[in-house]
Amino acid sequence: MDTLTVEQIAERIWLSIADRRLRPGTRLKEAELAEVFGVSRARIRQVLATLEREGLVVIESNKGAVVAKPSVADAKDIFHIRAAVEQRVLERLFTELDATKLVEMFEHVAKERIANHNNNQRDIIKLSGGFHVMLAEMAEAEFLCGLMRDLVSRTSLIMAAFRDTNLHNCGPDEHEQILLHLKNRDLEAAKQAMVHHLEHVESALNLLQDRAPPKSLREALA
Amino acid sequence: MDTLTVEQIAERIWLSIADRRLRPGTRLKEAELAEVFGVSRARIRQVLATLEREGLVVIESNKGAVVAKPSVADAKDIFHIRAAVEQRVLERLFTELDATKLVEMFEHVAKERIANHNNNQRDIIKLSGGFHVMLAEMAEAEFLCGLMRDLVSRTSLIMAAFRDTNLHNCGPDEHEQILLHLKNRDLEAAKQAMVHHLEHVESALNLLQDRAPPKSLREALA
DNA sequence: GGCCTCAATATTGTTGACAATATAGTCGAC
DNA sequence: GTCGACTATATTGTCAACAATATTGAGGCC
Repeated sequence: MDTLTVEQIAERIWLSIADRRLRPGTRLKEAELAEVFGVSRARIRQVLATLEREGLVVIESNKGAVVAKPSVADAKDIFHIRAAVEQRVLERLFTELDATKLVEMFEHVAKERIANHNNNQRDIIKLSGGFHVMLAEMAEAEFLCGLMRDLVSRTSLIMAAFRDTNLHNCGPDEHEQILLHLKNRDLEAAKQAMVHHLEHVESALNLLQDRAPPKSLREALA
Repeated sequence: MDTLTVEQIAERIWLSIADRRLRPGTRLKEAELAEVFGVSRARIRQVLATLEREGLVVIESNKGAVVAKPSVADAKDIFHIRAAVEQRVLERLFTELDATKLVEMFEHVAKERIANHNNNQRDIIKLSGGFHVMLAEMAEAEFLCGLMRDLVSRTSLIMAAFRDTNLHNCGPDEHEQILLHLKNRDLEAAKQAMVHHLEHVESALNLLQDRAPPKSLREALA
């Protein structure tokens, strides 16, 4: 077996955070991770830096990395900004779209459907996030693409932290709906469907009270 | 002298890119930078990774880092998203504002004014970007804060790439105008002033033709 | 002369050992 | 017994040597 790349390890950790096997606050020791993944500490260091920029972990100097605990305020900000980015992506995509891309996109949704049917949580997470990244990639907008990756990662963390049910109930139907509007060349309808989709995801969260960011024991026990 | 930190070196390089001493496409060799700043290559590597995430450099595997060449499309996307983020920041700031913060903010603008008067390009760049980051910090919204840092960096690069004049003519007046609206507790006016400010900055750019991303010599000489 | 191969060089990527720092536990004074 | 200082341990941070890869230039063949 070849050694794992930074991206592969980052994805594995991302998925573990997203499906709640790594809870917010969990300490991520470099040596431990290095052993688990069979790579050197230097590479783990790169991985942790990557995860930090994606907002999945917080690194404190001389202290190490822990899984981030997003605040409710952050969660709301992220959804707010994400709505703006997704709409911008759709606008760009609208001018870059062709038949080949459309086919590929519908195929992606088909995969989502299969994963949903098999109830494979990891695939569901990977594919439903991947849908949005794919839109950005096909829009051929480099900046939006990178931003979307970050936002999707952060959204995964938020869902892990604030979702009550384990079910990832936002199925592929809403994704397909967006594609159908694009196929019909109706940009406004696509944007509206996207906004609705994001609102649906957000509404599945329990963002009423701020149970997330104790940050310190003092706050947690106040 | 103590050795420079990653942040300090990253800022130095950022400023050099922003005031066009480092042009887009310039190769950044690790050994060279290590010698210039008197630090080990390992630290330079961290710096380059930081700059990459901020969109200032592009790193290709086994090839090294070069100063990024933003495309016109990216530039427009960045301004578009930035407008959304800045407005969100103002909304959050509006609820967190107090007299102390207001004083500090006006003091910042005063520093901008001095830098402008002295025509100190580096200070002008640092302070006028810093104004927007400061707003995000005072809004106490962690996610928006990180995002704003990235957007400010990317905007600096865009201005270096697309601005025709050397003059950083968007003076502190527009910043002050935003603060005055905040002081008057008029959120909508503040947001409008911010949008106007960003449009002003963008309008100083030459985004008509895509002269930016040759990407390869072949394209540049076509 | 044009083109391919191959060696020489320059540059990035990786590793393991070592230093610096923080954490946890222990001992002693009071 | 409680508090504080101190030691031992665990963990992160740094570095310099080495390996892998890409670039450049020279030589030879057609």
